[in-house]
Amino acid sequence: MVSKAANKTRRALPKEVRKEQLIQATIKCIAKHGLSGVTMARVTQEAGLSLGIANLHFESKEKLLLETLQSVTAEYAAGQTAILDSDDFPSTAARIEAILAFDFNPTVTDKNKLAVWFGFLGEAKSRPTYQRACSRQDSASEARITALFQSALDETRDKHADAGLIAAGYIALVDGLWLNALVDPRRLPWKKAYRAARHYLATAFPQHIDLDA
Amino acid sequence: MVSKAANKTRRALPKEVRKEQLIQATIKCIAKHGLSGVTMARVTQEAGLSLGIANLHFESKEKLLLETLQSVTAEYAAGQTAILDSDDFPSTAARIEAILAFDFNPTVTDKNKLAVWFGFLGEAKSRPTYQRACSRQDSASEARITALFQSALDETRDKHADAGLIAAGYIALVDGLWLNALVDPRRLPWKKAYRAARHYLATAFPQHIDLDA
DNA sequence: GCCATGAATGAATGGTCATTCATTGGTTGC
DNA sequence: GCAACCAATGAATGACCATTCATTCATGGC
Repeated sequence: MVSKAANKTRRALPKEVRKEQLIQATIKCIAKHGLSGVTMARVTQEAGLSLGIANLHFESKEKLLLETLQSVTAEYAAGQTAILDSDDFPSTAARIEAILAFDFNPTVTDKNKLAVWFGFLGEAKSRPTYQRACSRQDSASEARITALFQSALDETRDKHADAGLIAAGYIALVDGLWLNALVDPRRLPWKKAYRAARHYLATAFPQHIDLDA
Repeated sequence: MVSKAANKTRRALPKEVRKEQLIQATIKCIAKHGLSGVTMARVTQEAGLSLGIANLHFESKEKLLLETLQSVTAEYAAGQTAILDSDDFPSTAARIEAILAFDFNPTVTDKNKLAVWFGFLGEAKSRPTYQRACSRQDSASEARITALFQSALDETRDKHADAGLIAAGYIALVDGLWLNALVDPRRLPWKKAYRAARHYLATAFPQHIDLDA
C-alpha cells in the first residue's frame, strides 16, 4: 500500500515536508522489514517518491536513519517533559499517575515507533552514534523521574527507600514491558503490561498509587 | 586478534567442533559489529578459518545466525531449568534467591551474549523466525517462574497478589535492566541493576527476600 | 507567456557480500 | 605406503544496494 500513489503529478514541496514524509516512511519500513532490511528503494517507495529523493534531503542513508531515531526519541521526551514541567497537577501522586498513563498510551506504545526504538537499541552497543542518541534521552529522563519519586518519598517521610533505585527500576521495567509486549503481545498483552507497571508503582508508593486504576 | 592464528597447518576436525567454533566467533562478531554488521568474512576470520567453511557446516548465513541465537537461549534456559528442577533448595525463598543470583551472574550478563540476545530481539518483530526462537524461551520460563512465585504467595496466604503479574513484571524488569546496563553501564552499573531486581523481589515477597543481600 | 531556478526523477555506477565449487591436502583403513 | 575420502580453502560469481548526476518539469518572477 503506497501512500500518495493517487497523486500523479510531481510537486515541489518545502524541504521540511519532504523530510518528515521520508522519516515517517522510514519508521514504517523499520517496523515492516527490521532495521537491517531498510533500503533506500523501500523507504522512497513507501513514501511514494523517487529513489534519489532521500539522498537529496538527507545526505546519506545513515543520516536518514539517525534523524528517524531522533524523531522518535524527541517525541517521547517532549511528552514526558510536558508532564514533568506542568503546573496543573494537584499532587505528586497525580503526576506519577500521568507518567504511567503516558508510558502506556497508544501513541507511545505504537508498534512502529517501538520497533524503531528497539531496532536501534539492538545495534547500540556496537554503534556509538546510536548509543549516544539512545542514552541521551534516558539520562535526562532518569534524573527527572528520580526527582519526582524523591518528592513522593519525602511526602511520606520514608527515609529507607532509594528514589534512584526505584527510578532506575521503573525505567528498566517499562523498557522490558514494551519489548516483551511488542515481540509477543499474546504472551504479554498490553493490558497486563500496564498492570505490571502500575503494580510496581503501587508497591513503591503505597500512599500515592492504588493497585487498581 | 585472530584466534588460532598460530596454528599454521590445516586440520580436519569433527563437524561439531567446527560448528561450535563458528558459533562462538559469530557471538563475538555480533557484539563487535552488531547483527547487521556480521559478514561471513568477519565470522570466519574471527574463527581463524577460511571463508567457505561456514557454508560448509551451516547451510547458509541465516542458519548460522539462528543456531547462534539458539545456542545463547539454550544456555540460559538450561541454567534456569537446573535451578527450578533441583531438589537441593531448602525453601522457596532460597530458590528465588538462586534465580536472582543466576540472572545477574557474570556468565549470564556477559556482554557478548546479551548483545546477541538484544540484537535478535531488535529484529524479532519483523522476522517471525527470530520471534519464535526468542519467545519459545520466555514462554516456558514464564510459566515456571509464575509457579515458583505462586508457591511463595501460598506460603504467606497472600490471596491478594497475582503471581502471574509479578512474574511477568520480574521477567520484563530483568530484560530491561540487562538492556540498560548493556547499552550504558555508566548510567546503570551492573551492581545497581542487581539491587533494583532484588528490590523488586523484596517488595513482592517481603517474608522471603531481604532488601539487602 | 516565457524564462530561470531548483525540486524531483531514475538509469547507471561501483562497492559489498553471500554463495559456489574446483582444487588442495590431511586423514583413515588396508 | 598408498589410495580413497572428505574437510578445508579462497578465487570467482552474481545479487543487492547506496549513491551519483544528467535530465525532466513544476513553480514563481517578470
